[in-house]
Amino acid sequence: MNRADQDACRAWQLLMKFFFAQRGHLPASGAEFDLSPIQCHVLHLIEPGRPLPMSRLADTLSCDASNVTGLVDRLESRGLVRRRPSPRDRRVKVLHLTPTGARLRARLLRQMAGRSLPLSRLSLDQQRTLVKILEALVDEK
Amino acid sequence: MNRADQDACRAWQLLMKFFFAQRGHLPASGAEFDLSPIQCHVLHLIEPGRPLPMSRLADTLSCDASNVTGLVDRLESRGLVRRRPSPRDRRVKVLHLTPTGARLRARLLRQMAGRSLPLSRLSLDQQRTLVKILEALVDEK
DNA sequence: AATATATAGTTGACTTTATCAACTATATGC
DNA sequence: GCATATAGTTGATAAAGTCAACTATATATT
Repeated sequence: MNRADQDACRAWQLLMKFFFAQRGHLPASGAEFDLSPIQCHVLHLIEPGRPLPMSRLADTLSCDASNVTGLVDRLESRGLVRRRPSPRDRRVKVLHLTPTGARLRARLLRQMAGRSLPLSRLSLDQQRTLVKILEALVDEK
Repeated sequence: MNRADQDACRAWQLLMKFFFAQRGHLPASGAEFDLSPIQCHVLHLIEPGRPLPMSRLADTLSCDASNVTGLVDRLESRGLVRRRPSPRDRRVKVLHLTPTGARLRARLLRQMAGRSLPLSRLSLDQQRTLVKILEALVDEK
């Protein structure tokens, strides 16, 4: 294994660790919101006023479409999210937050950004560098 | 929400995105090894010659001990891992890799390093910075 | 236009992941 | 010795995840 591979390996291992460590912090907020880590993430991905097709969600989560059906079922039954048929393509259903969902999402974000988050260990500089690197990685625009 | 919170939020969102994107690459290898993402991670955490108490595993994964029982059951039934009573404390069971498990782990690491292509988008400098920042995040060392 | 093919989402059967409460066995503190 | 804490298992249960089969729309080809 060459040097670059080692870095890649290491980064992956650290990400996994981060993910699970982060998960450990969620229950503290989760007790309040009663959301699983994945539900948090889904809520996070649906930005207010920016409806998200279910297929895109499956894509982002790298999971089967039928799994998304279940995830959305549970969120919808709690009144956080709603499905709407797309006017452009009637096969597509887009997800949008209900007012309750948007409120919960906002509270959730505040919590996550708050001191329960290990991210606060980083300096502002580091946080910005991290964001830049991750943006390059995820190839967002 | 202030500026620092926004950065933290953004970083978190990107980390989660990256994590799931990365996870999407696993099944490709998983098809070969038939390991779930979590099983991969557990195998990753048990370093050869460095037996791991089950309680520490539960700790690292931030999950209930009974969950670890199941995870280890499945890995053990496939001959990748074995439980051994600790000589110091007879309540404790330490996990160690079987030769098969060690071999699989090595192949897995090679695969993951090869497949985590997005990392190759980064310069070597950026890769190292990322590793450093992630280390600070998970508070290793 | 008619037919073929591809895509979005759901359903049903099934496995894995995860939690909680209750239990066994061992350690540790007084 | 007795109380209390800790490590791990078991059983019940729910959520997360996959796959194959299905419905309904879209799009592409002839």
